[in-house]
Amino acid sequence: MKPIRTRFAPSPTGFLHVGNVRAALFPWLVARHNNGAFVLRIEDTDRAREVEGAIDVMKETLNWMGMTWDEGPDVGGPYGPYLQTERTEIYKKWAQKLISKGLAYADPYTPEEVQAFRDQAKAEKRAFLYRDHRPTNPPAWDGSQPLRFKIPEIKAYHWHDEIMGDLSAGPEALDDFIIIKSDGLPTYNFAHVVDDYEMGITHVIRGLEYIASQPKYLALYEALEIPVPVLAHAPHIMAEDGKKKLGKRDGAKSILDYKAQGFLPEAMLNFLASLGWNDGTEQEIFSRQELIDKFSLDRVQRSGARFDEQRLLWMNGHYIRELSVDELFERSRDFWPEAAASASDEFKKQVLGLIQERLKFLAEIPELTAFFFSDLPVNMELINGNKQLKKFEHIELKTLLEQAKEQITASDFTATDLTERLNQLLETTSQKPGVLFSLIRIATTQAPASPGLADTLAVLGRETALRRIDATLAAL
RNA sequence: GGCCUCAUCGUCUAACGGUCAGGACACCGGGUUUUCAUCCCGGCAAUCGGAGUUCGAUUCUCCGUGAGGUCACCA
Repeated sequence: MKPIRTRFAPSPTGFLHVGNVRAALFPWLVARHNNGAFVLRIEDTDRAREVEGAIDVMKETLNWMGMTWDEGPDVGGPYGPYLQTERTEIYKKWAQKLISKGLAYADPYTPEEVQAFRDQAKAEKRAFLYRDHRPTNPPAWDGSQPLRFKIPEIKAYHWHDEIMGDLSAGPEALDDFIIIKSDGLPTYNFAHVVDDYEMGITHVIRGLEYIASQPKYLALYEALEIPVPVLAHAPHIMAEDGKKKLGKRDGAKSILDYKAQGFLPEAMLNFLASLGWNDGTEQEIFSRQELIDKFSLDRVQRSGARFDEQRLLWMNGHYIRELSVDELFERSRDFWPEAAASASDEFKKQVLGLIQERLKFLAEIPELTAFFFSDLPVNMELINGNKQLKKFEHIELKTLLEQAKEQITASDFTATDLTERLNQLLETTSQKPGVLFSLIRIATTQAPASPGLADTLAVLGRETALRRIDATLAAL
């Protein structure tokens, strides 16, 4: 059996956003699921739109996601080159075949003339078809005019799509289209058909924006006498508000922005895969390997899915909680606040252990951990605004805090000893935890929220805890 | 506008023509010795509308409606 080969073929016009990466994910999963090859091909035939450095950013994105490619620029492979601008001879060869069969001709019109045809059709409320203006005696193609494919037979097409099912289109979908531009470079419409064949691509998996031109491609496959690969068109990811396709213009963020915010690639992978795909069970969390094992195109949704960042957040939190503290520490290296610069790795790991369960993305680390690394100014609002503590006079709170200080001073500062002493204090002061613990917690952290009291004190250490208690005492 | 496609809770989705239409996120309530969070329990919430086929339609057909895609010397 022929090995399965899929490809992701971006044009280097900018960063990769969520929709782009999802477009790469499905072919990648199909390749991995079938032990096939995943090819990265750069479609750089529009030199005007090319963005410097875009290829590197795309590679970085794919690498971060763990979506590795078997062939492509740099890594090479048996079907290179993988940059379309380096394949012009190949396109010329195939174009020549079309010319010799009488199925391609030089376009004698100027762009303005073609536009005039278009405007005229519009004014008459007709659909514009270039083939209505097909020149009877086109000049020989010298490479300076665009080369058009001449649709051999105007007919309806019926074909199968692995995701969308059986599709069809009427003859109106067929029109002569440019295959080689006047700058000598091929158009997408031509180049991808040639390249997919030359590169042995068995499954063309892409976004549904190409469905409308599929009949043209089908006609081209016939004219070129090459087999039609398996076709699969995936619906788009929609912007969070509205129902438009998610795109850069709608403010879609680069995947690397999510990386910078401390989203985990495994969460992003899981999230993107389950946006528009499920395995038919109630499973929500899929590891990379499970995704590879279970993915199939026939379970991909036919309608577009809204990008729901809440769900991404939830999933990312889930994956963060699954990490060991050591792993979490490794991944958190770039996210510490400045004040943590002098803290030891060991201390940071202890802190991470305490905040892990409330972390949704790594960029939250500074705000969640600030009080572990530096003394925050005493904020009486925390006490005065606390619904338990506001009922007390400051003098009462001061007495309570002094009693707490005694116990804390005497503790060996293990979490268990601290817990024991805190519980004793509950009895000796006959106070509710809501009062006593809130008071100590606020005094020692000066934060509106923090991890459990005993654990927090143990990590903070005696010196820091007492220093902060004294500061609050002085303010009461 | 022409052509193509899609349509289940707010969102992502499940459901051989026969289910009390299930799960997850979000939201609301309760519990786990303070707060935030985790975790557990509970709640709210959907088959776009109309015909037809059928003993029976979320599921099949048609018509509406809504939405998306596409009509480039862009991909």
